[in-house]
Amino acid sequence: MAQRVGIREVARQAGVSVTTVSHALNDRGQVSAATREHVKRIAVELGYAPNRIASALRSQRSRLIGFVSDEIAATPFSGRVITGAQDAASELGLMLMVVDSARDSGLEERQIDTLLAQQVDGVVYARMFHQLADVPATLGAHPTMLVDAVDRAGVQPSIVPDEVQIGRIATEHLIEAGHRRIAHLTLEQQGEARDGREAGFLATMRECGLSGPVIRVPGIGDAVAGRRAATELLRRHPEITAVLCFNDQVAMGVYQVAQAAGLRIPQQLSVVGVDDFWPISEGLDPVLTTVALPHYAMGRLAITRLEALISGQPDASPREARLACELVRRASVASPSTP
Amino acid sequence: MAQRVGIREVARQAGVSVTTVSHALNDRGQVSAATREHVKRIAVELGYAPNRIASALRSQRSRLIGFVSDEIAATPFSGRVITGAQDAASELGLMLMVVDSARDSGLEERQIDTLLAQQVDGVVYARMFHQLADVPATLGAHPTMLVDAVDRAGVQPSIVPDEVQIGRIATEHLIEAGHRRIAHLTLEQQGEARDGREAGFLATMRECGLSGPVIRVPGIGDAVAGRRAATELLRRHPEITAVLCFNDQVAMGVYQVAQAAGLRIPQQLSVVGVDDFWPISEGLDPVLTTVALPHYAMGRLAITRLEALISGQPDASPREARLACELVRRASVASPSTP
DNA sequence: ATGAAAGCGCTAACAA
DNA sequence: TTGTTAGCGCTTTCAT
Repeated sequence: MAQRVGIREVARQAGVSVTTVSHALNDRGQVSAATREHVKRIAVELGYAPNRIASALRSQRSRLIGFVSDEIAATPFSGRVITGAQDAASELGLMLMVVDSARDSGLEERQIDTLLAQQVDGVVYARMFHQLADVPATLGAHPTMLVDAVDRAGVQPSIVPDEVQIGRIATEHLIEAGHRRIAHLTLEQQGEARDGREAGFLATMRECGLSGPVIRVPGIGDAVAGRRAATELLRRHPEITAVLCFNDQVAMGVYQVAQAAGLRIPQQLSVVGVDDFWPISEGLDPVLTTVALPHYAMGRLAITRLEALISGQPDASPREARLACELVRRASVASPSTP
Repeated sequence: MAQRVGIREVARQAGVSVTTVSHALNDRGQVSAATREHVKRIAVELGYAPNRIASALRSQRSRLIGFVSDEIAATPFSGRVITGAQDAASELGLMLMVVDSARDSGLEERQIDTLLAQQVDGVVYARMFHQLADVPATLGAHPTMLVDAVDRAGVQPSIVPDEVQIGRIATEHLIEAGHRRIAHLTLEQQGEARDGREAGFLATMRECGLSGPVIRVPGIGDAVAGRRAATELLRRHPEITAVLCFNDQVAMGVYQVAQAAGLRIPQQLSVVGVDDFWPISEGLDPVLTTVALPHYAMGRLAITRLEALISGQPDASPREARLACELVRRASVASPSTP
């Protein structure tokens, strides 16, 4: 079922030509204020909504943006990126076409081709975990914006969280609370997120004249890793009073081991996570202090910058934009008990 | 940047008319096999991809489906619905336009209007939590399919999980493991999910000649509710050996209270969740036995049925389809220890 | 300030 | 079997 009323009908009812209707409605051309208002009123009365497909075909501007993701769903973290992108898009009169490749790069190429066949004006290329990415060649000269990924070739603009700053603010928070013996629980597997957070931790500790162990465990950043790291920590560094975890899931593992060992959080062990993945950060008891990733902001900025790129405006952000993250103070950090 | 090569170019290179190219590529009309192959080869060589916007305008069929959600992101549960829809769509040569209203029904109406202006062929109207829904009037006569919601007016077709069956299989599993004193931990706030799961629990217990308490707590189904329910359970029904939780987050709360009380799972208390929300179900220790919701299947079926509806084929499913759910056996259920 | 007319790239009657 | 032609609903020169 297509649109009922078209531009011709509006023109007829308003007693003007379709040209005038088009100009009036798009605030273009030379139309007297009176005519403009009149046309707009008629259009509203008739419930006229322009057929976007027709206008896209004619104007060679679909106002469609492709959103290419490797995992929208499998991981719950990404949703806010899409929400941010969607909000910005709707403010700019754009529509998102979201596509999820489930990590299959062959499928991803086909999806991008489909998107291009739909005449999208540009593409957001989003990854779930901060990484160096190879942008598919088929994206070629189309306006593109990477999110949570940096173009290995150094060509396409990108938006990522400031991982080093994450490590810094978390560590600073622990130090300000009075901790001196702090450990960082993280992954063996290197990556932008791991490397940055660890660098932020180490730099901040050093600048405060402190040092603390970094426990690296194999596997992905889940509760299992957290349990493994916490177990090792308790065995090798029982003097530690606070831990900065790679993410909230690792923190969940720490809670489990701490509780089993009779260690009370935060009285005997302060814990900070990263992600602010609420089913966990707000589900843990006590609720978890953590650094929130700027998912929503990244989504918004991606669309804003992409639109600028498409319409040839200058880009206000640096090509590789790093977004600052915020500490969410909850109940898992306290001053260390005096020994 | 639009498509480089158009149908005219293919026609020229193949030495035929655009009509023949169109027919050959779409396997329509009367074209000799030889010509068809020849045209297809040329098209591939030139990397031709039809401009979907032009073909949509002409054929009055955009092959676009609107996906209207109240929360893609805020809750992580929904992603698999979209993935399922996307997979089915791609198999049928359709594209999804996903939109998230963040529970703002005014915004939702505007989003639907935008979708209709984009000439979507149909709309999937998905809710995050199984509910009775009022379908926006603006959807009117457009092909529509509800997901995780049933049309209050009884008009539009829908797809929901079989909540009663969820309660049944979970309870049966506990009974088969040897439990007799089983409680159901759920919400005060009524709703399709709560009511159905509870009904399934009660019916199954009754049919086995058993009865068990239902603990209802205020608030939403999160870990806080789980802690509250578990605390109450321990106080009022210490004889219970197994609990069926409203969802995985409630189960997380039960784990916390059990561990604090020195109750071992599953040796002293068996726990079953609902959702199979993996950061929790696989993050808990021991890993949680739970009933997986058919998110992916619902997404797929929504698109399949919608396409049938759009193209006027008969619908194989009942108007209000209920999808069966599966028990995921992990480590939180054991036989009750003999007293 | 307004309107006539020419397409955007494709599909589908209708002709040949 | 293949080609000619007329649009789909809108935007955009270019006249008036």
